[in-house]
Amino acid sequence: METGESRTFAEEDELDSGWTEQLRRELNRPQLEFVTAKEAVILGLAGPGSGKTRALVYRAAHLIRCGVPPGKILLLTFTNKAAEEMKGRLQQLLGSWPGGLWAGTFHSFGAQLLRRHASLVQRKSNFTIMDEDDSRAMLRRLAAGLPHSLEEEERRLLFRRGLLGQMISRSRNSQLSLREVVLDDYPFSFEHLTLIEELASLYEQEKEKANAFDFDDLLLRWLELFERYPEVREQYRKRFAHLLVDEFQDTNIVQGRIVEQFIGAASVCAVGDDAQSIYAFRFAHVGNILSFPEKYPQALVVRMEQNYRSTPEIVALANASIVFNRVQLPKKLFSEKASAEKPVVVGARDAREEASFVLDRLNDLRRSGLPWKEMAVLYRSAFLSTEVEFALLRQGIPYCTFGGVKFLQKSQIKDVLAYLKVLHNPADGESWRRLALLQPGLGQATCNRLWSDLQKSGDPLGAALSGRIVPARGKEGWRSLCLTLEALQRQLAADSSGEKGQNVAGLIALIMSEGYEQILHKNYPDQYEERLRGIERLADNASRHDSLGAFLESLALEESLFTGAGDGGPDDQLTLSTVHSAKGKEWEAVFVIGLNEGSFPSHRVLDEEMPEERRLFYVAVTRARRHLYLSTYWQDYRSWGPSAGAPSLFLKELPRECFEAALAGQNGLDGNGGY
DNA sequence: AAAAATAAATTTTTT
DNA sequence: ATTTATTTTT
Repeated sequence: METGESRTFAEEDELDSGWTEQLRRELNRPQLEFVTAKEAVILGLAGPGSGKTRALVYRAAHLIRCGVPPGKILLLTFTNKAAEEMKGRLQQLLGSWPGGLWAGTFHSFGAQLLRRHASLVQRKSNFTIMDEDDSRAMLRRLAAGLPHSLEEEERRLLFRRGLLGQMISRSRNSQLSLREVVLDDYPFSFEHLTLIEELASLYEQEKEKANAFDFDDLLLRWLELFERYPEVREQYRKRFAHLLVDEFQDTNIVQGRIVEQFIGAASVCAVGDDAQSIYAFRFAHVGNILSFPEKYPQALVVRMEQNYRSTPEIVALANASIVFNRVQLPKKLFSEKASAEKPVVVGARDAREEASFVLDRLNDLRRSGLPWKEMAVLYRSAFLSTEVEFALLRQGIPYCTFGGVKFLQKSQIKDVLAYLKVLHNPADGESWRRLALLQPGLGQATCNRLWSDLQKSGDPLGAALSGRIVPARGKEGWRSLCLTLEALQRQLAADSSGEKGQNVAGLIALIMSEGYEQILHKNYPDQYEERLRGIERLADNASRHDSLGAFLESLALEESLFTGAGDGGPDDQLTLSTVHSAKGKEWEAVFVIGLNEGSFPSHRVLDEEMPEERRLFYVAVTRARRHLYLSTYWQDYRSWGPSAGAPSLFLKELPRECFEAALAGQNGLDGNGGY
């Protein structure tokens, strides 16, 4: 590696030879090639722990060190977690945050872009971002309003668990017609295709009326904007000289096409690993990464196969598992780290015993000097963490959780947000309805009529506050809601004219004092305190934003909710996380719990989805640097009847020499721990 | 039309 | 067990 190439680097960077030195010291050969490559299209293919994110971060830093203005760099990720991670690392590497650089998720960038060009996509720039619940509610309402209703049975089948929303989303994200999607994936609903299509188009209209976009729109309309308005596209192609994309294997077709839009002008550079593709349920399209080299023959493909993270024992276990996936780019992941203990497979009687085993080992590790923040407990589904969480609470061990937090879906949070949303985007009918329903004496029918009156007036907020529109019944409740909104509007206007920016936390306080506190008391007499705490957390989060719009957007895209480390709590915390949310992270010690048939792999996984489930297991085990514990239990008391559990397929598949077996119970436990 | 009572379903994973 | 949908009562 110290041949001709290094001279080239030195020449390029004579201004900053210290940096060149650092690169050569801290990166291996393929990483260095990737970081300094001049090609217009670059693909980094890399296994877990091989430093692909690191390479991407170094590349961004390198560009800046070479004089590229940070404002010309666009760094896109799939999840917020990944974006946070990247930002943190980049800042650390450069010593300070490079002002002007954009790093965030596809969705958040899409939202910004669409706000800027809102009029081109039939919205106003204050559009609301609807989450899945919002769009499901909208669809349900539209379906109910349709004249030719279906038989009860059929309706239930069609709308159960947001099936309709899924169909629409799948069709839009995979760029297939509804007809194709229903035929392929929902054949039982094919006879209702016309109805489905009608609802889908009503849904589009309704979103426009409500001045709202759903998650899919943030990507789709972005692509549409570029395709329909070449001058807009050119503007961004010029503005961003470098596009960097992380976790490319998780992008869907629309995201892939968005990336494509930049090729030819900006230098496009993506990293990913097909073996870590775990977002098929979000329509991730592995083809994006697999066909990349064919599609762009000019692309430089860099492979990074050395694993720097884990011990050879952990890498061996991961490799032994992933080979069961037939269709797979051949990988030769290897580790040159010193040998260490083998991963441990633990059998416990039930979730409780599993938790107590995990806690024992956590405490052991801690006593041996490992800080909490170097340990993590991972699981397939959020609910699997409960026993461990209880145990941590009992012992007073600091921890933070990632993934599966349905904080925003708590009803009191949605209520408070509805006030804010109406204030920010008065066209938001769903929020109006929600607020009205909260009032005593107002039911569904009245609320629907109220909203349609408000909408007709053209100025919903004005009409409500002026007292021109009054329901037949529930006058009291309506009046009190209007008073609250009026107070809020006055406060907001005062804030906006001042210089300190908008005090969003103050608005939330006002919502409470002006009415919601009473409602909360009435609706949840027993849980009042607990629910209040949730709102306090929301207010605390709000105080970090200086405008209502910014706050609502960050919430819709779930940024900044992860206050985990950072301020507030102690900085030495244990991590509890879903495997999905753990991607891209690593810890010295990792516990993967709940490895039972039915939990992981999840019981709702079909046979053809098993490879993805196995990739998920692969992601989980490769998070560990040194200590890896895999645990299972055989008695499962899921609330409705206990069920016998078997160890996960992924444990049974493992060759015996890959791991040590252990039992959790203190006194040896009876029977079937052996496998 | 709203509130209360009863029955039914719910647990992937993320934006 | 808890939340959500549906039915019955007011």
